[in-house]
Amino acid sequence: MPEMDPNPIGFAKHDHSHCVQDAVAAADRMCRDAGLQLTPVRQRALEILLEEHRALGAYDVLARLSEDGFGSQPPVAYRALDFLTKHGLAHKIERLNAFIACAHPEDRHTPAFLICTSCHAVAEAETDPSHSLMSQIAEATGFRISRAVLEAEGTCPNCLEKEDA
Amino acid sequence: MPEMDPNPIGFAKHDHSHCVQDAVAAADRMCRDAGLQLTPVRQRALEILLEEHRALGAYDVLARLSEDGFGSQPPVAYRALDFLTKHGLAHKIERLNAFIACAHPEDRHTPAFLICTSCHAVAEAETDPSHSLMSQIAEATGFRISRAVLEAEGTCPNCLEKEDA
DNA sequence: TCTTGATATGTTATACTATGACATGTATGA
DNA sequence: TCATACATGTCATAGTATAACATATCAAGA
Repeated sequence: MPEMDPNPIGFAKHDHSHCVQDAVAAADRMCRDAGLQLTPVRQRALEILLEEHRALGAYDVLARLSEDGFGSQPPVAYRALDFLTKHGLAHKIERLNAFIACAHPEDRHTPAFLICTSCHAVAEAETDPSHSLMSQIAEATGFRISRAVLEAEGTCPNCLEKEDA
Repeated sequence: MPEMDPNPIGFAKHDHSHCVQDAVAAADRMCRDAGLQLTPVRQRALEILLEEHRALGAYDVLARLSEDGFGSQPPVAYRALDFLTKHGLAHKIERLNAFIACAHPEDRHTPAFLICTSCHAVAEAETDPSHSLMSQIAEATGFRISRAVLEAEGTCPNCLEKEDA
C-alpha cells in the first residue's frame, strides 16, 4: 500500500502569515545549495503562488509580475514558472492549466493533487514514488517513468460539510 | 495493493485490422442500450481515434472530420470528443491536451496512461477505482473524488530496447 | 584587458487549445 | 400543430503557450 501524507495542507485552515516568507527563505537556501539563481522575477513568482495558496494561471501570475515592474509578455511568466516547476518549487496542475507552489519542497516526491471543484482549493498530498500505483503499473509493463501526473477532481471536506447543511 | 491490467495495449504489436470495426460495433451497441445517439460525426471521430491508436489533438480530429465532409469549425470536433469522453468511449490525456480511444470501453474503470515521450505511443492501463492510490488519499483526507487523472510520462519498453542497442 | 560562452530578461509575433452565442434542421411527443 | 429536446453547423473570441530575436550580466580563460 502506498504511503501518503495523512495531513495534506490545502483544506485545513492554517496560519498563513509566516508561511510565505518561510517558504521563500527555504527556496533561497535550496537554490544557493544547488547553484541555482533565484532571481527577482523567479522569487516574486514564487511569492505570488505562495500568497494565493491555490492554483493560478500563467496569465494571472504574469499580471501581477507586470504590476510589480517586471516584463508584461507571456514568456516572462512562463519562464519563471518553468524554473520553479523544474526545480520542484512549484507544480503544474495539468487539469487546470495552472500552477501552484509546492507544499513539500524539501523532499523528492511524486505529488498527488486533490482539486475541489466547488471552492477551487487544491491540496497536495505526498506519495512515495517507489510504491505508487503508477510505479507498479510501470513495473508490470516494463515502462520507465520520468514524471507522473496524479490529480483528482471532487469535493473537499469543507464543501461536503456545507452541502450537508 | 491496487489491481491493474497486466497487459495494457498500446506498446504491444497487435493485429490492428479488425479492432477498429469491432470497437465501433461495440460502441454502437453500447449507445443503443443506453439510449445515446452515436451519430455520423461522433462515430467518425471515434473511428479516427481508433485508427491512430495514439493521442490526437482536437484540431487533428477536426481536420479529418472536415476532409470527410463534416463541419470545419472547432466546436464540431470538441462536441464529438465531449460526447465520446463523457460516455467512456474516449479519454482526454491532460498532459498532452489530446484524446485517445478507450481501450476498455466495456467496463467502468479509472484509466491510467503511460505516455512514451520517445515514440509518442500511449498505453491505457485499467485500475480498480476502489483500491487506487487516489481513493486511499481521498479516504484519509475526507475528499470525495469525482474524476481522477493518472498519467505517467517516460519511455516505453520498445524504445528502451532501442536505446540499449 | 578583452573576449567568449552561459545565463537571464525583455520584446514582438504567432501558434495552439477551447468555448460562447446564434441559426438551422430533425425527431418525439403533447 | 406546436413545443421541446437534441444535434450540427457557423462566426467570433477567449485562453494557453512558444518561437525567435535583442540586450544585459557575469564568470572563465586567452
